[in-house]
Amino acid sequence: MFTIGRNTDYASRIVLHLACLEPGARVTAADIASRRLIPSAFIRRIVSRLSAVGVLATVRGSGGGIALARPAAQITLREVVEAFEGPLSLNVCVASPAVCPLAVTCPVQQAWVGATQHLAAFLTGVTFGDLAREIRDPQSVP
Amino acid sequence: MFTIGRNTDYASRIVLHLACLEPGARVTAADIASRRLIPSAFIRRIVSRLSAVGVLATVRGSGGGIALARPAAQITLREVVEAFEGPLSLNVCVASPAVCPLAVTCPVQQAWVGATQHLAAFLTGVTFGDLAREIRDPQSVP
DNA sequence: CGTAATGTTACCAGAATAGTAATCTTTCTC
DNA sequence: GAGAAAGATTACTATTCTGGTAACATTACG
Repeated sequence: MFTIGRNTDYASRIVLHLACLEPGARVTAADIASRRLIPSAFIRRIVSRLSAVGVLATVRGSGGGIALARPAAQITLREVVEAFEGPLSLNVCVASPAVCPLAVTCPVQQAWVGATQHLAAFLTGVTFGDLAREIRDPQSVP
Repeated sequence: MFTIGRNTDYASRIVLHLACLEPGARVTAADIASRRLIPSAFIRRIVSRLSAVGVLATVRGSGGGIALARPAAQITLREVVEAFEGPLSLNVCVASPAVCPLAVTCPVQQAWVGATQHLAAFLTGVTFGDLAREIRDPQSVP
């Protein structure tokens, strides 16, 4: 079973949480941590990374907090995943074909490239605008 | 970057190698190991697992070796992957929703289920018959 | 029986993962 | 300006996973 890491999972919860609030709403990381069951000492790094990548906008200091850097509809699940997992690549030979001496003419490598592209396309098609809408209006996605 | 493990990669090389031979051909694991650059002390476990799963048929003893248990066209890449990675599940909450207390109504979980299904469908559509044909006749797949 | 082959198990070193903790920096409020 | 609130950064740890090695057991042919 090869899966995304906990970081990525937590990150998507954070973005989803913000996507469900009023546009531009700002809350503290600690608040999200408690509501979304994320270890509070952990969320720091996650938020920091998401802001470095341009998904979140943070404000330091008293009264500060975090908000989406863009409308939720413009944030894709793929972006969040790649912020923590790196560029999508289902096999090492996809990201760096040089590591496999057989790769040049290897049809399995081609298959992995195709699978990676399919997955990437799917994740690009999922925005947090969509996901937030599902919560507000569950029957919209049968 | 979340990728398949080396086991899975090696396994696909083994199956591909056999798929390129005459149907029913039997060769030794050590032979494949040397030709396909797989650590020879490693290939035992891989072959063993592939035969337990019904992809390979092995014959012990002197003069023995390994062969495909079925025609290559009936062996999918998904089968080989799942033999080593377990059931496809891009997030833990896909395989076991119980681990996430939020999962019941979590739209991100739904997204992961969808992504997993897409990937599974793609990998099911890739057979080693196809892959072997690409080697013999490279221009068949532009 | 000896040899050639797979099957199985145990083991190990290094890396990754999940999580904790401490400290630094910024900025608001009083 | 002091203090507190908040994010930023870094270091650390314990556990698990991974890739790989090695040894031994089992099977079967001749």
